[in-house]
Amino acid sequence: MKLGVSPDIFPPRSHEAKRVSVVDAAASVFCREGYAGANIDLIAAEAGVSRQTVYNHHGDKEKLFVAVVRDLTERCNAGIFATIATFPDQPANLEADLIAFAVRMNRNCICNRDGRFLRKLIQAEGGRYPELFAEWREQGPGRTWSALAARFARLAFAGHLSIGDPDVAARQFLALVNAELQITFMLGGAPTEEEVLRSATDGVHTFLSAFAKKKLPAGKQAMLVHA
Amino acid sequence: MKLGVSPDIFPPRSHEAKRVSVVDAAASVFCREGYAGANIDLIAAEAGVSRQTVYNHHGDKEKLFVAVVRDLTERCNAGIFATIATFPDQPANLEADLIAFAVRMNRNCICNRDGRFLRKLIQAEGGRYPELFAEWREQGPGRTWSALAARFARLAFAGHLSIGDPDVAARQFLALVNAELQITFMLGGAPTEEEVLRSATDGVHTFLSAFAKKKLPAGKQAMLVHA
DNA sequence: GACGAATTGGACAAGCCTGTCTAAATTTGT
DNA sequence: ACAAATTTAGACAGGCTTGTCCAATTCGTC
Repeated sequence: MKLGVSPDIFPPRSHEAKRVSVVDAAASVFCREGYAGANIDLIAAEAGVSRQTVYNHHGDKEKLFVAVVRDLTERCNAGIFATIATFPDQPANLEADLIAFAVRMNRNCICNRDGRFLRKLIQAEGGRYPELFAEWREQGPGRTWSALAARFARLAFAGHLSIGDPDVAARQFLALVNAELQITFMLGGAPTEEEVLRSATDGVHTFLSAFAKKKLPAGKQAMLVHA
Repeated sequence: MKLGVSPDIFPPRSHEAKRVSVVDAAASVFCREGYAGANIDLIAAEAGVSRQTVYNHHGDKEKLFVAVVRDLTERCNAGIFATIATFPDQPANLEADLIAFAVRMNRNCICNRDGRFLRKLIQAEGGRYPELFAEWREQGPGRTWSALAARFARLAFAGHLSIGDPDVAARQFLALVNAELQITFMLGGAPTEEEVLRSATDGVHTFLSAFAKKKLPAGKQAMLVHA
């Protein structure tokens, strides 16, 4: 029994592993307490590391904050694009496939630790670090929406949907799928798996009511674009 | 020329007017800097009041914060219910009336100063003051959604819409109408009047595509509830 | 105009936090 | 096993902030 009964047990870790521990703990503390309220001692304790190690790795509080944001941005974008890659381009059951996709999107990108943390940091400190979050803004939502819009456009082209503006449809899809999670998001909590499924189901249902290809009596469904 | 050329000019104000000035300035500073980063001296300066006056009126920083949240909650709820009262129960032009309602909702409740401030405070400090924001949660979104759902139910009953679950429809209406303002909200900014109108137009259009009463060839439109 | 209440500006102590420094202990690489 | 690099714990100065106190001034009201 080498280690005492300290509240958290930290097995020995490598140099790099400690760096990660510090960034993770910092993300948590920055989110919980805000930038100004975040305390380096607390971050160090939560990372299971001495305060000096935090300074050795990251220089000062602001550099640490930047490292945290870059880290979260990178991981979130990776998750988002990995998930968009699973978009149902050739749906067997359009509704079921879109619901499953929406659930994946929520679970892997929006409701997971990184997503919630990044959102909160942007909301809380976005005004003070415009240049830092400009990067996120361009690479994150901008590209996400474009990518998603392209997928919806393809679905429409293949005759599965009737869409006017794919960009609008993509944004509305995300909005609908999260419509019932707003309060949970607002308070920074993580919705249960069941809430996610419910919101996705309701959202996709409404989305398809609005954008499903109108079933025409005979063939001829090409020129159907609502003004 | 009594007053010097100080950057802001504060005409003499009454006791109560100063109290309001302090709460307003505090709301602004708490939102900009976060609770921990908010500085009483800065609040006093921004209110055009001495620091001692802040303490005289509100006791300490935490009590001031509570006063700010209560103030914002009250004003926001009042605005929301006043706006819901303008819901188009007997629409002349359903789409135009719903768009106008959505724009009012945004302008008077969601995008105005109070709405943006309250949202940011909830997001930033909600985790630390659960009991304080529980009040908001019950009186705000809970009642808003119920009230809005009731209005939509009435529209459906009157034959203007085909709605499965009015609560879901109400949440989805709000989500759709704000779908294109997400990024602006995230960064705490206020969207332009044009952006609000655009988002409302697109959102209502999709909402009606999903929920508009299906036009049936003959009369008989009573038993139309989708499973 | 005069009196009491409110306000002001400044000084002040106490506490907290950041960031630095050091010497000892530990880990890593060879 | 040995040397270099890293980590640790603690002390420490400097700065900032909260909240209090007080004397002088201004304001509201009669």
